[in-house]
Amino acid sequence: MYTLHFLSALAIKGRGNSQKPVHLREIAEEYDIPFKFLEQIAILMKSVGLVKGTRGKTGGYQLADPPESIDLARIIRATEGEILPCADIEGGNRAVNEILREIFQEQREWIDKKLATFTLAEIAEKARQHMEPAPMFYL
Amino acid sequence: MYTLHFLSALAIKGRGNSQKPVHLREIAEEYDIPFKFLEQIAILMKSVGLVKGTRGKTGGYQLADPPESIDLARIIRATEGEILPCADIEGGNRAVNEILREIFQEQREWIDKKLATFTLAEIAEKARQHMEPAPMFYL
DNA sequence: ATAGTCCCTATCAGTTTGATATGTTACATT
DNA sequence: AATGTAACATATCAAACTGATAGGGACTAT
Repeated sequence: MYTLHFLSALAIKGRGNSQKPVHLREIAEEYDIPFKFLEQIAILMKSVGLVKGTRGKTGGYQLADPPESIDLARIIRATEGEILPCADIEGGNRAVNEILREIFQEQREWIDKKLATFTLAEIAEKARQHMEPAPMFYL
Repeated sequence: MYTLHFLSALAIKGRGNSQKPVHLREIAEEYDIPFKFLEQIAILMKSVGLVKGTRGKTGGYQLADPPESIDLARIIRATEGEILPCADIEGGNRAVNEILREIFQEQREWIDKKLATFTLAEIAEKARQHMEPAPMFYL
């Protein structure tokens, strides 16, 4: 799943008031992802409304919304659909089917809430701290 | 994923002090699962130690442990491996990789704990209530 | 006009998953 | 001991998904 890396890259690079779109080639190089592959991911992310693209020479991609408002649950839902396998089955025992559906639905909602507590902004923030190590002479 | 249905069937049928193995043919019929397919699932479940089989005329399958001790987390781990996709990527940005690994690890542990609160015994209990509707003249 | 970017579609190889088929091994009953 | 019945094992297949590659079209700042 390169999706998260792509979105993280946009969140990290698109900080502050810059607002300038980021080139895919730039990300592809820094993240060592095949360019043409990354393009697919970008298009997919655009189709689900998580990013927006600008064409032309000064074009590129940027997040469609502020990174604080994009959480893990939303991303994962957009890319993988549901998180737990749906335990629903054609045929199967009716009663068991219903019970499992109930249980899994409840679990999914729980997981969703938990995943929603993490946003792209936090990921970007942590990654920045990681990349720019604190000065040695902090004092 | 028929696995859960299979295990639920064993939990429902193997109640009380019976201890008798359940025939796969019986489950296949009641749950409308292709018999030979169900056999594969049973063998797989045996290989991960969740059920045990008895051969011969009076043979069949039964849970390897009491249903109260078999929880959803254990089952899902045995059948699907990890729940969330591992966000780790060959290449990719080092910092982002590490951050994502941390976050996903934490989330996985959380989900695991949540899933571990549900056992086969509870599923079986609920399914039984569902199958044997309460008498109309309860009063 | 042109270079550089996003955008679209098709294709391919590997993996997984639902599903089928053919057999071999062990046990209980007769 | 022979037989039937069940678990056990292995191979194979088709559809779906995923990582990956390729060829071209559309748009925009310069």
